[in-house]
Amino acid sequence: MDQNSLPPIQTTARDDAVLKALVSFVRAEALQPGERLPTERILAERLKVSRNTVREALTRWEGLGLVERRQGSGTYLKAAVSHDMLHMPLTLAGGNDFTSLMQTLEIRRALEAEAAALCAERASQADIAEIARKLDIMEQAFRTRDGMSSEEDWEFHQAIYRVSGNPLFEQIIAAMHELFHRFWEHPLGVRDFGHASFPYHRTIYDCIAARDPEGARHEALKLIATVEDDLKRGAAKLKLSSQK
Amino acid sequence: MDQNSLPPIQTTARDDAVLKALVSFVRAEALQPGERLPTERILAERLKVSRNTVREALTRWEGLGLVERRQGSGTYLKAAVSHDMLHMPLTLAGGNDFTSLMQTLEIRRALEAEAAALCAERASQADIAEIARKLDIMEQAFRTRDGMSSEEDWEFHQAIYRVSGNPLFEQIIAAMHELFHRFWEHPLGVRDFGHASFPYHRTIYDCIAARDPEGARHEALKLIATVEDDLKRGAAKLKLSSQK
DNA sequence: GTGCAGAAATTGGTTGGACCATTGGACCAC
DNA sequence: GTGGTCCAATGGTCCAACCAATTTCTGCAC
Repeated sequence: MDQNSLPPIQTTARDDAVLKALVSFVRAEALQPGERLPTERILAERLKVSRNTVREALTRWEGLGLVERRQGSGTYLKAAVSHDMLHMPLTLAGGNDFTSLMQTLEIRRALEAEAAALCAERASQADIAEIARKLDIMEQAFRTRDGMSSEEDWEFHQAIYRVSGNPLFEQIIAAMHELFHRFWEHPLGVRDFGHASFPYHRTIYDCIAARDPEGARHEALKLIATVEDDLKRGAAKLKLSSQK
Repeated sequence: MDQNSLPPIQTTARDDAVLKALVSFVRAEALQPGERLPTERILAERLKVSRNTVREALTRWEGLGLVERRQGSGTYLKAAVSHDMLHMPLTLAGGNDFTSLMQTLEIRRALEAEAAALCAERASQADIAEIARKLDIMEQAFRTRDGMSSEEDWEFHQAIYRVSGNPLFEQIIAAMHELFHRFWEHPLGVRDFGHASFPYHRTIYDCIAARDPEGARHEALKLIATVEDDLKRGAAKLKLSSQK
């Protein structure tokens, strides 16, 4: 007997019902990310529930990053929603030291390599053109400012994740990216951080354009290796300066 | 001019403040997962905020799986909490179940291989002995029941993640694992699911014991490949049966 | 004393109404 | 145009009450 086939019944699930209704609404109105959805008061009235219940439901969506609420302005859709969404909330116990940063890089190394390989396998001509565009923008920003630009660099990588066809890559790496940057603001250490990684962006692209998964994988590994080296150099410098 | 140096200020963040206070409380009381935390009413009174605000905060935590609320009983801690937590809500939208499962496997393939390699690099003699113990238990369970045992199998893998020295592996893969099992309850399809993966557990262990990172990586990839094959077979079977 | 049914207290879930803080547009003086 | 001021809309917070599920207590039968 499989007791899992008898899920507990839900006598009250008002807020879940609200979210289901909201999904239907978004579908019916074909709302795109960025667009505003109805007022809390209107939703409460239309759905015949209290505004508080509507708020609890929206709070859940906000926590999942599906929606953004701006006081005085409204509630805005942040991502596509559907009935068969699977939520997999993952909370990581962060850390702000050198070890934690290295750990995020270990994860990123594994995922970045796989994403690059999958991307090389699955990229269409249009995809390749899009990645090339992002690469050009990044390289130009690098030349004009003579240094890595976090923004354009990140755009380039995101394009690769997207083409990999698996949204999880972008989501997980984005979290690692954020964790990494959260302790990065202060200029602790190496001035030309990321400089060494620059050439590998193009080599990765070349492999993708040539539909060479293994090549892309190896170039991605090299790129992450340069970042790890930078981090180690920064840590060594920091230790040195704190000793004196 | 770097506009990133002017982040938007945050004037009101009541519920965030509530959660911060709650983290401190859990730390101070050394609450373990499973224990009950104070009533909503008590929290509201102590923190000098409305019960509504407390509820919004708890709703957030509930959505992240940090807490479980039982009407009439209380609110219970479900996981460890800390100040520097990073929330990573992963949402797998769109596609059917098969697609989603394959996507989780792509992530797991990348991480599993890296974890196995790192494990082979860093394992101490005691670590290797511990993994061997888990392997024995698993193999025995396999023989007595003539089939893969999810529980013991998972224990074995977790031991590897732990020895890798990076807790992120276990956390992320655990999320994938849970999602995978959520759709697995009903016996839809292949009866000897996971059977093919059995021998690779020992080959992975052998590589780890021999301190052979690249070997461990390749054996781990082979293991995931068998799971992917099983999944594809199951999907094909399902499609076939739904056609008739 | 033991066991059990029913009452009572506890606790999360919901409601409705009120007010505050922020936003964004309309309007106006300069 | 620019810069203010006002105002309506909207999310954020609060309060007080009641509902629904659960737990605990009480008292009676045995």
